[in-house]
Amino acid sequence: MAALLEAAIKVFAEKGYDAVTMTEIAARAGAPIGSLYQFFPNKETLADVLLVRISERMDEAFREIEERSPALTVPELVDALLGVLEQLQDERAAAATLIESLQETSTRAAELRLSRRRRLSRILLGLIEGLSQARAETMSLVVIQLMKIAAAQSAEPDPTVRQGMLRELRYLMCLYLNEKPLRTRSVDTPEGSLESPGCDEITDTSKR
Amino acid sequence: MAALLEAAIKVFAEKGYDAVTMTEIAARAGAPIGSLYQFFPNKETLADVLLVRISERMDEAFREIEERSPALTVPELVDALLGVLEQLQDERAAAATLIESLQETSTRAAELRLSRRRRLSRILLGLIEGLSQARAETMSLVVIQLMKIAAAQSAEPDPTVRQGMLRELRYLMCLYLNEKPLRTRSVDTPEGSLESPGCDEITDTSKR
Amino acid sequence: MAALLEAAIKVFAEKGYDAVTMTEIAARAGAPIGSLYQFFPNKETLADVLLVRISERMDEAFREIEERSPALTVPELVDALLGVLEQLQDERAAAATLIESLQETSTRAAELRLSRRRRLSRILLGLIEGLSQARAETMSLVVIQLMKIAAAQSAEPDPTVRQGMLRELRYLMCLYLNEKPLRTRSVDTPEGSLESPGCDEITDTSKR
Amino acid sequence: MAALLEAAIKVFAEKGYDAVTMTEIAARAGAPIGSLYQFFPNKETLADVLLVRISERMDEAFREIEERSPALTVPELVDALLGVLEQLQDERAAAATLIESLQETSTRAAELRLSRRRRLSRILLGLIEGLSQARAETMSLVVIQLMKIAAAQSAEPDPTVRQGMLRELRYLMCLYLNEKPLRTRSVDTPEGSLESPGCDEITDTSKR
DNA sequence: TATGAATGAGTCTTCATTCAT
DNA sequence: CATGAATGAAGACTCATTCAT
Repeated sequence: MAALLEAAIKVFAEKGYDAVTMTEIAARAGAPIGSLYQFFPNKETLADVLLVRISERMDEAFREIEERSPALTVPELVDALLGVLEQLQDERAAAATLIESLQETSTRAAELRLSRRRRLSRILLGLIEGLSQARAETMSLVVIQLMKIAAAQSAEPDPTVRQGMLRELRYLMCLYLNEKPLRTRSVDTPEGSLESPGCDEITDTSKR
Repeated sequence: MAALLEAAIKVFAEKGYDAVTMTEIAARAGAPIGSLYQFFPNKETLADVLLVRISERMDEAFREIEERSPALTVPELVDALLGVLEQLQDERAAAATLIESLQETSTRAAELRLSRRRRLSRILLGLIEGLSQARAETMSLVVIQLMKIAAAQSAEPDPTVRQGMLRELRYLMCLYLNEKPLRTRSVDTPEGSLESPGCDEITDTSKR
Repeated sequence: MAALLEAAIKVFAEKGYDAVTMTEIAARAGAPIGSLYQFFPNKETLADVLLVRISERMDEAFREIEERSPALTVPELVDALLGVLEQLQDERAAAATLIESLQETSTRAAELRLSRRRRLSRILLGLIEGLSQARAETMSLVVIQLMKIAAAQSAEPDPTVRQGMLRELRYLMCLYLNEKPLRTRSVDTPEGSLESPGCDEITDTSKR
Repeated sequence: MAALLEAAIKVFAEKGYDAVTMTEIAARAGAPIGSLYQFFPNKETLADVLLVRISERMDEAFREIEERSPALTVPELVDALLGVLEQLQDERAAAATLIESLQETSTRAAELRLSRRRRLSRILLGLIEGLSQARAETMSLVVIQLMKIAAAQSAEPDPTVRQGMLRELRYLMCLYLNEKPLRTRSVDTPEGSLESPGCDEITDTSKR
């Protein structure tokens, strides 16, 4: 069954929910269709179970970051977050189509999505002094979206563009999560070249 | 035919490319299936024509902003950009699935996508002193992604969350596009409430 | 309307009854579909009218041969018959598909087919002494079939094969229509090479 | 699957390739449409597989005749050949439409068609002394066409005409394949009735 | 319980035919 | 009467799902 889920993630990530047949998923896992239907009564259920599974992995990844977060600088945190979706490329791509194609997702998946957001909120609250609970939650949503944008760059064929985007998004996230980053920055990059600045140059003083 | 295109945009925006049947599109437009095929030889062509049509609208919107851009402050520019996709809600949603599901889009659609990006690059080059061409292009891609995130919020059922996200994204874009915004900001919002700051408060000095 | 019929013959000959659309026929004739339906209420009727038209042409060709037949030698007659379908290539090909695809043809077409056969019977009765009416009719059917085989060779891509087949069929028809052809032949081609013999060598003595 | 193929042969023979629906073939075999597509991915493939299957049967029949051929007199050979297509009535009719409607047939089908022709060539070479290879091949093509004409007579509703045609074609083939048949004939049928002569009367001296 | 062949509802697409202009 | 856009029934084909073995 683990093999079935892994196969499903891969195939959904490659082709999208509708373009994938149940037969193909089973074949990819080296299992007969009958077995697939033994575990998942229909395609929609499979998708939902998959979504839960993926959400669990992501939640776990966020949990680990949350654990390490007290010791992380902003750029380290940003890198950790970007690393999550880089690690879970297929999962992210699969989740994207599934959410797109499933009208309603299970409660469990929604819970996990909320959990992820809460973890990020807590991390942000710990990171930024004086942040209100409400704003932290909103910021979490934004950060998650920025992570998705970054992850989606893996589809970009031109490596120069891809690298540029990733650096830029890293910078943007640092900027977003930093208190007074520009003050720091104006000091660190006074020449004003405005060339895709690295996070570290901007924020290495904001150690926590 | 206009009715067919509008119907197609709506239905694709609602359900996604694969989940929509040609019959449904025709029905939505109040037309028989034959009429749909009179104008578009197949589903893929319909999708591509639609994509071009949508791209043209967006390019036009960007063109207007580009025209007005020399007179705009950063927050005004941000509002203008966010307004584009708010105006073209369905179009944006439809374009999203279509790009996702069409393996290859027509040259025309690619050209328009590039045109849009170029316009935004020019706007940014005019806005930010000393910006290199390359960085402007990367920033354009990021800004476009941020616009998409904002537009996607229309799916958010909770109006409080939706409003919060929009304000936050507006803030993020201002932050991103502003020279020295934080210096200003540290002055304007010293109380450290850190409650979703408005763009204007941050940037009213950056008049151009 | 003549243009429509001619176009129909050509297109049916090229692609076959089912593969041809009414629109295509009209287009080929440079006429609007409406006009096509003005003359022929539906595709089947068109086919039937076409079949009648083709039959009339063939009957006319047979009539001419019948007229000249008293002065013809067997090989001359054979050449005349083979020339008919060579002349009416498209007509023959069209008629073939139409007969194949129409379950029932009109009385008129049947009449003309019968007329053709009767003409050929009369020719044979005049050619072969002592031939009974019944046998002449059977032979006519066979000759017509042989003519069709020869005509169908126009589809043969290899020119060597095509030429060889035509010569052979010409020989076979001569053989079939000749009284004592082999006696003659054994005289004319005593060397027994048995290489595709020409009709004339065999039969030039059977002048009538 | 055998049932599907048999049903397909029957239905194609009756109505022709284009006029037959896949649903109809399945129904005729008492199978659901899905089963038909389980074995044959599309209509064209079905047609081609059918053509190969039919060609194999015919080739087998020719092989048997080739085997027996050294012991056969000309009329016996003619009867054997005519018997083949009489046996494979539906097959022949189906093959006719299929070849007509399929633009390109598989290599296998072409090979079998060639094999059949080669067998017949070998038979003729053994039958007729001094026959060149090239002429034998041309004659084979003609004989095959004559066989088809005979087989097509099964569509003739009038039994008198049908019988007459068959006898006549049998005579024609004997005439064609016989050395000196006419000499014999002029002896055997001096009464000049010229009533559809039997083969045997003509050729009983040509024992091999 | 495991398997994968069998099933048929549902999709895209075509094209003969109609009829408003 | 002439036109050709509009119509929708019908056909090829797919694939989620079932169930006999």
